[in-house]
Amino acid sequence: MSRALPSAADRKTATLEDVARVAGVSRATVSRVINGVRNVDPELQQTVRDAVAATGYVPNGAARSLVTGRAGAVALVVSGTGAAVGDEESTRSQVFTDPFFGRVVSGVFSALRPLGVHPVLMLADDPAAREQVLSYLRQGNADGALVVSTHAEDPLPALLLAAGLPAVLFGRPDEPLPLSCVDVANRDGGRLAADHLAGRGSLLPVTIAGPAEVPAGRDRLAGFREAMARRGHPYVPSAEGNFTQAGGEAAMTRLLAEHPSLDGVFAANDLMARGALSVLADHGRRVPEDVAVVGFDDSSAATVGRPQLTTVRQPVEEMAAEMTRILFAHLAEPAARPTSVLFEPTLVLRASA
Amino acid sequence: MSRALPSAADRKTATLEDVARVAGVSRATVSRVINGVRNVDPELQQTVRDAVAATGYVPNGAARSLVTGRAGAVALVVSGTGAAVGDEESTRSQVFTDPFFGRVVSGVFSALRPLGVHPVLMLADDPAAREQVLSYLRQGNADGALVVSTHAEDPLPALLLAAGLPAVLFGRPDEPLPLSCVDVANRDGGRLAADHLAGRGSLLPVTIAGPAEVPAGRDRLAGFREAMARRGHPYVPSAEGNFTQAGGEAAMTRLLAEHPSLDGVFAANDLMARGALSVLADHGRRVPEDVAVVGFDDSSAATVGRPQLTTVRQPVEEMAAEMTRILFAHLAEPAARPTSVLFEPTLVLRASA
DNA sequence: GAGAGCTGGGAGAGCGCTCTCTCAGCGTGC
DNA sequence: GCACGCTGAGAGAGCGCTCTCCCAGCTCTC
Repeated sequence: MSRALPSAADRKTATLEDVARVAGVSRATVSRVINGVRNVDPELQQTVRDAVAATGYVPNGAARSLVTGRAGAVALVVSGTGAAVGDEESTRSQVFTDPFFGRVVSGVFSALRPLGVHPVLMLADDPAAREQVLSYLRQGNADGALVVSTHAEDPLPALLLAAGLPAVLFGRPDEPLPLSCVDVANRDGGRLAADHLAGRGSLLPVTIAGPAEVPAGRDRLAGFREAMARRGHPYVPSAEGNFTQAGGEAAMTRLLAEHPSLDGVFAANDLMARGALSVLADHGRRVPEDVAVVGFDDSSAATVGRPQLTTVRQPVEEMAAEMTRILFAHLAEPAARPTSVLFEPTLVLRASA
Repeated sequence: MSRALPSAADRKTATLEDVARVAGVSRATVSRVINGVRNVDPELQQTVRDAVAATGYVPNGAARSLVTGRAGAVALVVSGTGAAVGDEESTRSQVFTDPFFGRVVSGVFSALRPLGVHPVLMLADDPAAREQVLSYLRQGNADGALVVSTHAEDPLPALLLAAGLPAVLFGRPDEPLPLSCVDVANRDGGRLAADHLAGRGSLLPVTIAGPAEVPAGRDRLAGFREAMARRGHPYVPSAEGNFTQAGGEAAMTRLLAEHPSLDGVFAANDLMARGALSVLADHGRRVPEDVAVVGFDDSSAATVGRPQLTTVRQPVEEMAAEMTRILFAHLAEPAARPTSVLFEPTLVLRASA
């Protein structure tokens, strides 16, 4: 009964073979039961299940992947980081700390959970890392990629496409690519902000734009300007930020210096809006009495601190979930054409405007 | 030359066999070259490398894992979520949005990157999810687990231990477990905050504590009280928060009602400190003139908004990196005893105190 | 100059699983 | 009554890789 040392059979994890032996059937039958293939006698099924329980059998993922050619994992790639933001470490830290990213992860998770699939986090912030991502996918370690590009001119989407690897993008790429993607109607978002600010009677609205290379930033700016023009503001001063709080502060400082009488600010994301708020406070401007501020995203940055931000909400979680669904649809039907889904932004009214 | 349809050889990815054929050597030799095993003639090595390039060969991860028994991946598990925080979805969102978590991911990444390993993100917020995590590891999909418990009484660490699965915890568990972990000296952190507040001459310091079940929260509170007692404040009023901004606001409101003359606040994390700041502003209290506020973590919440928080910094990135290193040390030497590493917190002075 | 020791490389046995192929057994329909 | 289908189950061929053997051809040493 009791031995000094557990035998090999005891210590090694059970295999299909072991279960088959215990159940008195063939490997194939055990496999059928486990994978829920019909045509197995119910009684036998129970025998097999008992044997599985008795042996503590757990199928080996690698062996299964080897034959099915499916990894049961997807890569969640944060791509194109590392513009001019100083040292590597802090850049990386920033990406994951960005509340926007947290919402993406959250949305991906909720779509992945029912499928029993888990996301593998990857960073593609330099050529080497990019190559790593490609290898990873080519090696079959993940079945496809969910790509969140933080910068345009990101070569990854094109590389994935060229390699024939299944991928879906969050945010449409700089130039049209036959790849599936989800995005928010950034232009409409800009309009929403403009209409609100103008509606409040802003006489000198300004904007803190995203980096010029990022399509999302460009579109928000374009939409904002367009709507403002229609509202009688043919020219709207703007300063560019890099989507970080510090960037927002710098931009706000510049705008304030050049246009001391500004009374409305639209920032292309909440983090920059927060930065703007800080600078405005430092200059003794009351928000929203003296200056109204509208952000974009409705990330946690909108509600952390006072005043809470009026902001253009993008449904990031739903977008991320949709992105995941599209990827799996692609996996199931590789020949299908790329899909693009555009979400509508909404204005969330809070204290700042 | 050109055919209507690519042949099987064209479309299927190359295997070791193909490379071997092209190079005119055996599979074994190609494998040796690829895995950098010595004893291969340099000239032959080049031939093989050329063949690899010519065929576009990429080793198949599953096949490799199957024979090596290594997955080349680790699970990054966020465990024990979902206390009383309402619906699932928002809970999940909160976890990933927490800037603290972003720092953990960042630290894990920097330690994993040189190893060419990627983290698989998992959530273990209910029994089913927990079971999924265990299966995942038992199936060999990941070689070990990095566990960030957000709540004590989290059963996952014990389950991992019982299953003999390699794991390292961030934050020591509620009751001692023979598992490796990294943690910050929370008690010392509490002291740091107390000394600073007392040093500034606070007459009625109060504290917003973490949930009683979380060891980290308990220790921060204990350290704070201890040091305050030594400084002549035998009793420090406290209110409990749940580490969220909303929790901090509620706690601050209560404290303010009960102790209107309070002039110093130590919050067990930055998010709660931010909440406190909001409430203080709503009550017309100036920070730091009327009330000094000290946070804990030095997360991005500390610097988003005004005033910037004076806070007790824990080196989360380094801790996460160390956690990762410990896991791999364990993988290399499974028989070794569990290691625990304790990090020292530091006080970061900013505007709020 | 023969046995010992090394080095470079091939053969081939698996790793644990899925899935096709095959076949036995048992109705059915004309 | 016989060809035909249909269901349930086993045999066995891989999936692509690593790694242990094993062997050929050297160089040494006594």
